Amino acid sequence: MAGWRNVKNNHDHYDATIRGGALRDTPQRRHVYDLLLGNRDHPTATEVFMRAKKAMPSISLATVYNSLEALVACGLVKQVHIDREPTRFCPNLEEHGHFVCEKCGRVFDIEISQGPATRWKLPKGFTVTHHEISLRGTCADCTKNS
Amino acid sequence: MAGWRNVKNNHDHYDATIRGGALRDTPQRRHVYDLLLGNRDHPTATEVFMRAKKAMPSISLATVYNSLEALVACGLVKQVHIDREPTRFCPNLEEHGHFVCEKCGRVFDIEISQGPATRWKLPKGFTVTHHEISLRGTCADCTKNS
DNA sequence: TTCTCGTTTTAGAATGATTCTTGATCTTGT
DNA sequence: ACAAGATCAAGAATCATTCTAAAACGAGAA
Repeated sequence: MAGWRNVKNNHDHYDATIRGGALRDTPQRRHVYDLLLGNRDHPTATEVFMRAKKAMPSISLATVYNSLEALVACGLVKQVHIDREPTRFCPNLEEHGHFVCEKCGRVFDIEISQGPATRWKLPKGFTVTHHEISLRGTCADCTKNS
Repeated sequence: MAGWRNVKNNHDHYDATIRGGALRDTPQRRHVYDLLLGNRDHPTATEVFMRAKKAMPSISLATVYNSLEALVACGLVKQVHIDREPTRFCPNLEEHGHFVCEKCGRVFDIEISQGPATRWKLPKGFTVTHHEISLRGTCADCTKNS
């Protein structure tokens, strides 16, 4: 996948960042982070929980929420919001948008072609700190099979 | 505000559209629609409910939800999603994005400068049916007063 | 007009994601 | 090892939204 540092570097980044945020490196957090890196399909907290239990049966949903919150707080993971659906989590730190296929429900990362400055006509005096772009439609696979 | 047909025309549009969707023109629906047209500050369902009760004290929250759903279904009103905050409602049918001021909480309509085709680098075979763009930052007033 | 039937309204219960609370359990620094 | 603080787990609480069931309503037929 384009724009991705490799897994080893992601783990180094984890070590540095988790401590920079004054957070402990706990097994639960690392497990949650590894799951996100290992399957970059934008899971919800509940989906992360179900996957996490396979290798760590005692983990609780609350801990998954706490771990995800910690990872988001120190910038290792981003939240993805699509309408008011459950929040999804994405370890891709490059600037990008998201595309949801209305047929299969999969979420894809989408490259954004230009910088924020030229993209919108903001009134004078407005400053942007974050943006979120979400598209809906039909993915290539579902277009082909319909 | 730029890009707005006048209120009279919006009401004509209401008459035509509500029937085109095989929906009845009920006092509750018209009242909800009038509120949205009269104060275009992107209220949530609960905010619409509080305003609606002033002129129609017997209206229920469920009816406000139903009315908003009907207006959205026939295309008179659009939903606005900002993160996972409560859904907001917007009668501006022009293509536009939204800007939330993190200081004062107000939501502003934002012009989008280019057509969808050139804006994103979609993989081949992907087709977009809807998009939603939301920005966060500081508005002009709050930048000035800080 | 009156009847009829499908639509709408209403109040309250139910749902579901997320957050909060509380006590138990680890970690780190001394 | 000990104290202080962070984290974990289980369940309760919150809040937007949807669902349910029954009463009220409206447009068209008789």
